[in-house]
Amino acid sequence: MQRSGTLHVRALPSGRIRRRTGRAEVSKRVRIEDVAAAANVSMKTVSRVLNHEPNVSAATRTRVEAAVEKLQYKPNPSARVLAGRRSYLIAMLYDNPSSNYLMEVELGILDACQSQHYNMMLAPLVYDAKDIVEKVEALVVQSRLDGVVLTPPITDDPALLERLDELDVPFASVSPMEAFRRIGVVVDEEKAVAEMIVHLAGLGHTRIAHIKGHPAHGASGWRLSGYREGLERAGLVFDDALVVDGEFSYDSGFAATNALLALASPPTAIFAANDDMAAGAICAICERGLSVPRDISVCGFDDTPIARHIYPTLTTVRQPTREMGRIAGQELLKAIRDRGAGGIVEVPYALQLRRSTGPAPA
Amino acid sequence: MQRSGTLHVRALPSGRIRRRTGRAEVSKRVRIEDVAAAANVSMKTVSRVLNHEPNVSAATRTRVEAAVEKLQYKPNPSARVLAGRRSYLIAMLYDNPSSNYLMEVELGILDACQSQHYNMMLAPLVYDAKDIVEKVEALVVQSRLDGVVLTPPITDDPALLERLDELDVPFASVSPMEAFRRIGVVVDEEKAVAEMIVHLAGLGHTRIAHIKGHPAHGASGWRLSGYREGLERAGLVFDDALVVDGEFSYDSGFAATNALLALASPPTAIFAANDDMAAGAICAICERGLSVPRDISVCGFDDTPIARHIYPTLTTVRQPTREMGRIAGQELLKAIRDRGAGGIVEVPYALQLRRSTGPAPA
DNA sequence: CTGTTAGCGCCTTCAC
DNA sequence: GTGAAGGCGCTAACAG
Repeated sequence: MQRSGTLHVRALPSGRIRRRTGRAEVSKRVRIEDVAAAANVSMKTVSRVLNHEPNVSAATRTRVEAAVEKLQYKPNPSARVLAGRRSYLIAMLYDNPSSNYLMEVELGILDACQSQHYNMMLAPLVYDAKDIVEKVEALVVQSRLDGVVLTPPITDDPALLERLDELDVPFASVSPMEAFRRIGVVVDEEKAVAEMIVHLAGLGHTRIAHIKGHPAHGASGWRLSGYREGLERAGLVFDDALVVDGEFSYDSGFAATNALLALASPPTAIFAANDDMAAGAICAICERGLSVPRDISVCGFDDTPIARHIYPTLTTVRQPTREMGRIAGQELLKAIRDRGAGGIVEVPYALQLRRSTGPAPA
Repeated sequence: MQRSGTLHVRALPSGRIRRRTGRAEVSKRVRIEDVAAAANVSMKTVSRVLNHEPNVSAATRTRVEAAVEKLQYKPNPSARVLAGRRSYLIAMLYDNPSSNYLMEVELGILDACQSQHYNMMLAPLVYDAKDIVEKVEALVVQSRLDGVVLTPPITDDPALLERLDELDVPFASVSPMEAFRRIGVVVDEEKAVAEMIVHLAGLGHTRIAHIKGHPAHGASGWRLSGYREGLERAGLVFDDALVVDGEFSYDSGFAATNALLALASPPTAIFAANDDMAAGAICAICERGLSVPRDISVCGFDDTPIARHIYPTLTTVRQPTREMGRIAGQELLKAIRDRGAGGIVEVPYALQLRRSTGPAPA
């Protein structure tokens, strides 16, 4: 932590002094002024670089960035907020307080925030609540949010989006439904699922069941469509009896599978709309003394850690959750700086073929 | 080095509010100066009243309070932080970026912050890094942290703790080792494990193996001690061959179990030092065509979500992770307010008996 | 493309 | 007991 040029030794408010090898050193905090001196530019130029503003040549930009890195400089958030007109604060809105999915998205957003020295806060919401629009408005106003990231299913509430527009608060959505796509990230889940179904058909399965996701989530729809499309592409007929309700929870997957196994002619493969339900399915199958994948193949969606940790390891679809959070954050930050900037980014999925799927029984 | 995120709602004073009509209405912000004018005193006197400082006569005090009330004045937190000596910001230091454990602790700390108008940021660290002390110092200085919460294994680095003391930065630890207990929360893990082992012995098991945790974590030591103590209490002999290395990961549990199963006389029960390793153990056992718990019982520690989602569901020890985060936060905030306050709080554990353990085979 | 000059709203020091 | 001046560290608005 040093700078070329004059060394300002200033008393810290708290007067922090540390001793080492008998010598007293003052650990001073680095200010924008120090970075400016180190990079041989004005404070304002440093500020511009920090805020990703235009009108800085590439050369000076890299020079400033180097100085920032070298000095480990971090802007003082209070000073920024006080001097500027922004709060440098965004929030992630969600309604499921503890899933791995959210954690990954959160880390991705944080990642995006880091480079621009933005802060993020978590805003748990109950999606069912009828006053959700008021809740969000209060949050936005009181916390002076510069923008928000929406996660499913909060992405698809028309009234909320409208209010956000009225408040002139930019928002980015993670996996919004088609009708609500403005700024955010999406994955072609339908295509992914279709591919998975075709893969199962290729293994000889002809009776492939589907456990649907929570009806309020757009993803449930896409995954169902992908299932139908996959069947069609594989030349299999769609059978109503093989499609059962679920709600993305382990328990619902367990129950749905029991229903499926009670059928006169049960399926030889099950595609659950997410990994948690697939785990529940595997449990239900095992409890009946059947074996996965010898008797029944099971696959899920999301590639959560559980997919690698259950027995047998789960065939599933990976979506790059953290990356998605990062992109949502980036696009949001763009839009905050410049209303009109930011857009929809599509990221790739990847089939993870593991041990829970295999050839259809003879 | 670290991504930072403020994860708490700050109540900023109300300012510009945009109307839906499209008309922008600016409600001018009340400043301390306005209050001073209204009460016919100086700004400083208002400040004194606001901060409950001495040297204000009762008369002026009530006069100022009246003005504050009348004008609905709310101090600007940014200005306050900028000018003052406290930042109202703490950080949670950790080195494992995505486990459920951390998420829970995080939520608990946030809970504690909420009530005291404190903010929290996340600071991922690489524990192996030799410059961890410098990294933390830079973080503390640059982010003006009022205090930090340490999570394992960062709780047990003597050099770091010493530097934190030198910097006069209070810290609270979650599950620190005995030698480093000053402020924080702990669980009697040793006792919990001993109880679990006695339970297994009660099911008829005599050859009970243990997969150790990561050597850098204090928890590994406690769990090993608990294992020994449990054996002793149950009247079983300790057998070196039944204790194998692990490092808290699924893969290490898998590998360790394969080693155990290759033994001339393999165990009939395995106590893994955490749930991830227990899941790996179950996988290894199943892959050999053996059954849990019929052939071998398995139990873990932590009660992560995976414990309820694998087949068979896992017997494990629950520690109240979120509550622990909350307490660590509370104790830290006490210490920030008053050096010398705050202490070690012990919280209870609970055995979760599920399907992965059963009677020893005949 | 880059720099200069004023504050942002509050707290601190040090006078009175 | 009270007050005046001077920052805290940064960005907005305007210069060049």
